[in-house]
Amino acid sequence: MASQPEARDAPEDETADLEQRIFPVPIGEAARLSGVSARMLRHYESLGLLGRVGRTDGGYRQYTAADVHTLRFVRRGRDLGFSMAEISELASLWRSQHRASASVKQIAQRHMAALATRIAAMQAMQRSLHTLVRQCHGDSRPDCPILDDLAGTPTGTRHPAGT
Amino acid sequence: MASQPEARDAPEDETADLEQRIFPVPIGEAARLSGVSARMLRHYESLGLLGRVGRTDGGYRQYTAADVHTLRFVRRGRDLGFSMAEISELASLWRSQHRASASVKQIAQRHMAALATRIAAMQAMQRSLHTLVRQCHGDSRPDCPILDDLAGTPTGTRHPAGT
DNA sequence: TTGGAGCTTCCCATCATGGCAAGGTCAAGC
DNA sequence: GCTTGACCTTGCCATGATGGGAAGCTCCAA
Repeated sequence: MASQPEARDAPEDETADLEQRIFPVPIGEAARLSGVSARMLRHYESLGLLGRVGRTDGGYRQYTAADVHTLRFVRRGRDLGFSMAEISELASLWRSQHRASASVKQIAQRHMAALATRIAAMQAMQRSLHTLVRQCHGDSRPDCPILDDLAGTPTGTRHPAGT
Repeated sequence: MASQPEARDAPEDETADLEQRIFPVPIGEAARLSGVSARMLRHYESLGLLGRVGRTDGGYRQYTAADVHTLRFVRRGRDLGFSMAEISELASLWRSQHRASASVKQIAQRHMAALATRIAAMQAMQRSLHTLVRQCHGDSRPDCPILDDLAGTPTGTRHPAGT
């Protein structure tokens, strides 16, 4: 939460004058404008998300306004938890004139179902942990229902002392 | 859900006669008894979770009843979502005579807090997606509020036709 | 003795992301 | 034109828990 190494937080709020800017921009600027780290820009390129990116004579990448727009699309997709594969599909539909919104909706619903499954699994863990934590004294004594559970020792089995 | 490649589902319910079995057992049997795949048994060994595991003259690993007990502990910890690092800590406390249940409880509570954070993040995604999906017609037309959101196009901005 | 099930080690892949290193480029100031 | 420092390049490695596959060795029952 302290430093801001590459470009993690919110994109600079300069959406309005995107078109007026001096495009194309080098990778660092594209990172700042899109909210995606420069490292990830290169990675996305290797995934084929942006087509071929322009280069200067010296080999520096050059991003157009359209590239930055696509990158913001990717960023928003990641924020919603879509996988890169899903984002590729969505970006492809976005660019297609002949898309059906049903295709988009289906991808989103599939993702929502996966999210629901994962959330349910984590909530089940939460419930189990809650029960165990509630039963644990949390003092200096060694007896602990949490360890008993992990060890497969039925909690009721233990006795206060001795056998 | 169809096949059962290594040893994924429930451990064989032979807890009662663990002690009577012909220990030590080779890795496949240990996997079956613990519900941890053989591949993971080797991995856990490389993490130092089991100390040194016995070997036959031919180099085969040999697991004792105590090893299997520890492996079940690890398996249960994973089911509760603990990281391997946390499980190492918990196993260490489990083995310690001088442990304080407060230490165990603290680890569990830390994990619960992390779970809660992750669940909340996923639920936020779920809410956003729900709103978008609800607004999407999901028919053969290209107009789609989901894509509009991803593209950063304010939804109210679009018009039914033309400019 | 032989066959096949089971074991060994080693390397690679996942998924999205970051770290580090060695070296090249750009632009501003002098 | 040259220096300087910020920025860029590629490449390899790491994360965390797990699986896949290959090449080869061991074990045991028939």
